[in-house]
Amino acid sequence: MAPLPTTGHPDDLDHDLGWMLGVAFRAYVKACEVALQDLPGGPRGYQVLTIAARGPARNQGAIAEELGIDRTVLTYLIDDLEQVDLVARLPDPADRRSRLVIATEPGRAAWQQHREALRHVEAHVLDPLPARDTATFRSLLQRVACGAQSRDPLSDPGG
Amino acid sequence: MAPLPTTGHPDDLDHDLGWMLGVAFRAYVKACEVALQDLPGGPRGYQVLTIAARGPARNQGAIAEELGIDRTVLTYLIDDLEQVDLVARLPDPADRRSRLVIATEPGRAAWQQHREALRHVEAHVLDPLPARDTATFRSLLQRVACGAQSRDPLSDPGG
DNA sequence: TATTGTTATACTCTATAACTATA
DNA sequence: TATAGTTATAGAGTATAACAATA
Repeated sequence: MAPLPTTGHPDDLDHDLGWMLGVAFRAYVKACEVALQDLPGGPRGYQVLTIAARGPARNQGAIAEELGIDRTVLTYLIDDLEQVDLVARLPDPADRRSRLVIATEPGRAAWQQHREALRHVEAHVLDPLPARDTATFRSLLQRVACGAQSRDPLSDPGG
Repeated sequence: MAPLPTTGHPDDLDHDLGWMLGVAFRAYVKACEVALQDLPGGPRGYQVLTIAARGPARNQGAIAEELGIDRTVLTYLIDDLEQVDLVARLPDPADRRSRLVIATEPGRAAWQQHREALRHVEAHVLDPLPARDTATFRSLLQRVACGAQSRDPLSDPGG
C-alpha cells in the first residue's frame, strides 16, 4: 500500500522531502497529460506560452532564466511552439543577436484555454488538502520555489 | 531576474503549480548531488535504502509501489545498491518467484550517514520559509503526495 | 492463466560542448 | 573577448513490451 500520513515515524518515506516533492511533481505532470496533450512541450511549453502571452516581449536568455531551464532546451520548445503558430520570434531592434518571443493571436487564445484547463488539474492535485489550506500551501511552495530560483539563477556567468 | 513572490498577478509564472513543483523538485535534486554522490541511484537509491533499512523485508513489487516507481527501474536501482553491498536480495520462503530486499550492515550504516546529510539538504531547500512554517509546509506537502499515491497506485492491476 | 522479476527498446528531459553571428 | 542563439551528443529518468520462472 501507499504510505498514508498516519504512521508518524520520522524515518518513514512520507517524511522524506525528496519523496514528497517527486511524487507531487510526477502526479502533477501526469494529471496535465490530457489537458495539455495538444500543446507542444507539455507543462514546459505552457510556461513558455505564459511568458510570451503575458508580455512584455523578452529574449530567449531572459525567458530561460525565469523558467529555470537551460537555454538549449528552450530553443527546441520555442521551435515546436512556433511551428504550430502559437509564438513568434521577432528581431530585437536593440541587438541583432537577440530575438524577442511573443505569443501570436492564436497563441493567446490557446493560452487562455489551457490556463482554464490547468485550473482543474491544479484543483485535482491539491484535492487532498482541506479547502482552507490550499492558499497556505501555494504560498509556502511559492516561497520555496522562488527562494531556490534566486539562489541558483541557472546559466550563471562562469558555469 | 528570477520571479519573486511580490508581483501578485495570478497569471504570473510563480503562481503556476507546475512551475513551483518543478523548480522545488529540481532544486532538491541538485542540492542532493554532493550529499549523495557516493550512493548509487541518488535520491531514488536513498529511498530504496530507507525501505530496506527500516524493514520489515519486502519484495520488489511492494517496494516499487511504495516508492511510486515502475518495477523495471527498481531492478536497476537494486542491482547497483547490491553491487556495492548496501542491500541484499534474499529468497522469499513463501514464494520462490519473489525476492526480499534488506539492507546489509554497511547498508544500514550508510543509510544513517546519508539521512543525517539529507537533513541539512532539506533545511537548505526549506530555508526561504519562516522557521515556524516549515512543519506546516511539510505536513501539507505530505498530504498532497500521499493523496496522489493513493489515487494512482502505479503498477495497478490492469495497466 | 496470472504474477515476480528481468531484459531490451524507445522516448523524454537534462547537461555539455562546439558552432554562428553578432557585440 | 564575450554574448545570443543554435545544433549535436550523451546521460539520466521513465514507459512499454517481451521473456523466464513460478504460482
